[in-house]
Amino acid sequence: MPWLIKSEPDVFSIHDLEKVDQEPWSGVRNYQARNFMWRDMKVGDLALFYHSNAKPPGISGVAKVASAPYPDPTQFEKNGEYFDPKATEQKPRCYLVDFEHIATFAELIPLQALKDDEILSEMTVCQKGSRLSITPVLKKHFTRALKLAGVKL
DNA sequence: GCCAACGTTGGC
DNA sequence: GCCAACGTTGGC
Repeated sequence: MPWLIKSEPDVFSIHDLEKVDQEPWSGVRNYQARNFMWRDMKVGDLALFYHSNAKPPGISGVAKVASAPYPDPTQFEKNGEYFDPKATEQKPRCYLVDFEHIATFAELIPLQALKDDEILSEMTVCQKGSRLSITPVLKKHFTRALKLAGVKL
């Protein structure tokens, strides 16, 4: 199943992903998003990489799920931002997967272009008030986005 | 910087 | 288990 993952480019952009081998997708606090990583993501799944809180926001590239889910180490870091006192090594509360870089679009597809597109405007990320940082994407939307970006995988 | 939308927390 | 208060996200 294809996905859409959001990241603030000031924090971690598609270019940052390009520079690293694999990136653990840590720090996701929303339960629904965690469950997607824990239950539903499979190694090899592709994801649209979305830049949020950017000027302009939009899809900047493609990433791939590069690991099976494993406990998010940041939940055990006592003084870390994502420390969860209720999590134990035996019973972690948060799982994550690694992502690897697949493609960087020559030009970002701005959110406005997604909204203007008959097909892509159905995507969750286009809905008003959509805050979920990981969402499933229909195959037809994924394909359409690649086409708009002029990317062939 | 504003604010609408949404998720989470905690008192009851 | 309800719901008001609060915090966060994220587009504009």
